[in-house]
Amino acid sequence: MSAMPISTPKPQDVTQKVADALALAIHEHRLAPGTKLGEDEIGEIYNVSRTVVRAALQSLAHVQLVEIQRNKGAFVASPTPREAREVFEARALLEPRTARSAASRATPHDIEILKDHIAQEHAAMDAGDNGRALNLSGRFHIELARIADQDTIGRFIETLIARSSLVIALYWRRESALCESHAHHALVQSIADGDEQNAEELMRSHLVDLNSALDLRDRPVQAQNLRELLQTTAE
Amino acid sequence: MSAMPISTPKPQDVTQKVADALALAIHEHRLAPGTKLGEDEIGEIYNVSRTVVRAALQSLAHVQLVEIQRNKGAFVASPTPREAREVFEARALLEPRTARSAASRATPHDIEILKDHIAQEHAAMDAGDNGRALNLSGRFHIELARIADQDTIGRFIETLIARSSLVIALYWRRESALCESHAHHALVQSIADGDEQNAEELMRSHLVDLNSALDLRDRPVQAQNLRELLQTTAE
DNA sequence: GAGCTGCGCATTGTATACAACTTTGGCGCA
DNA sequence: TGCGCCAAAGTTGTATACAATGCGCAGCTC
Repeated sequence: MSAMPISTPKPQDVTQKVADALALAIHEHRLAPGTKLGEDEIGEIYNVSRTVVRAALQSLAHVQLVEIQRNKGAFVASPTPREAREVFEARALLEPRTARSAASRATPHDIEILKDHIAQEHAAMDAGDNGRALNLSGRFHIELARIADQDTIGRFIETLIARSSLVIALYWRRESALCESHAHHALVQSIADGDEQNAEELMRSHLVDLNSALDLRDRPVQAQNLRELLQTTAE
Repeated sequence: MSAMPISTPKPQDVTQKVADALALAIHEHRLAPGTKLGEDEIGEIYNVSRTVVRAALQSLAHVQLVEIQRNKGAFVASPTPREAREVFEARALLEPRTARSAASRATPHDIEILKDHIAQEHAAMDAGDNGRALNLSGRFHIELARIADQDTIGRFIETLIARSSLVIALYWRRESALCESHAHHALVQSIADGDEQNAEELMRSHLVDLNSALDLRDRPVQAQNLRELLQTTAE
């Protein structure tokens, strides 16, 4: 609580910081699915040893943000259409309940936080920073789970949001705009009103909208992955 | 592709094997909640280095089977009553849907596997090996998720089953018997019949039964944890 | 005698060194 | 010329060494 003038060199978990940095880069679509994540490379970037990098990568692998192939290395995960569908099915199962619970528990302070999130989303979109906008949009859902005060389900939702970011990177159809902030605004309104039924229903339809903005028939082909595709002969 | 007569010394992931061994010990209640899991100690037991042990422990920490406190070490997780309630809430949300899906997709071979599981459960119970019976009972639910062919939700369920084992270790009331194999048998019957509605409903009531066999008002006190309780003054 | 301070041990966090595997380039042979 | 094998480089898997933090006990002060 007192002054902390300079230099808290490594106050907290370094591994977590590396994992967070990588996760953020993935969420903001700075790292495309399929990208190789070499241990030495990352270690040099963050000035940490491979030990730390490996721990961070394993942590990300557990939430399926990266895929680790033994003796091959870590790659940014590349969800298949099947996985993409499963992710949104799971969200459809969990999040409406969470929205309902949030509506019944949200404090005025929580409402402020949510509104602030939306404002930031708008700002990012206006600035043309789609990556940041997408990340904030996801964090909105995570914030909802926090308000719902369901830690266990909240963690599941966190991983689903993270994977959703990858799904969107791969399968988003350009025709549909990222105009979801309106849906978020309506959600906040119903939550502020304590209208549980409406919140649940809005979340359900919001997820349906998101899902219908995906084109899961397309192949998960990114420019960068061409080479990977060519070696998909074996298994 | 040719013969592989003997000795594939370390064919697969060593870390995973250590993690599995520890998880099994926890599931079978051989390791009580709160038990300290020293890195050197485990490393000696399995003849691996601390590097491997640390990776295994972090893996288990991610599914909340163990809790890692920085600079303190790893301990078998000790779910609070709140966490226990959340775990079963989440299961109630996910598993009925899974049971329904399993009923619609199960092949005759799947039915065989499920019946075999139940037989093993019976055998373990008859042998008085409650730990093994409990573990098998959990794996029954995981097998259901596999049959339902929902990998994403299946992974969530796996972690919930794992934590359920800890919850049961802490909060199971002795009065109620472990007579769930009957419920499992009825479930398999409805799944074999392809009766989705019935399967979903049976799973729902099965989870309610399980939940009502817990006494969440009790403190998470185990003999071994006495010392830990005494140092719970701070926080 | 009670409480506090400082040192020493034990354990964890991080870095580095070594071993095993995968890949790739080139050379030889058909 | 094309196929296949071998070797060397690079990357990951594992073990060990060093640094830092926490814990406990002894001894001192009051």
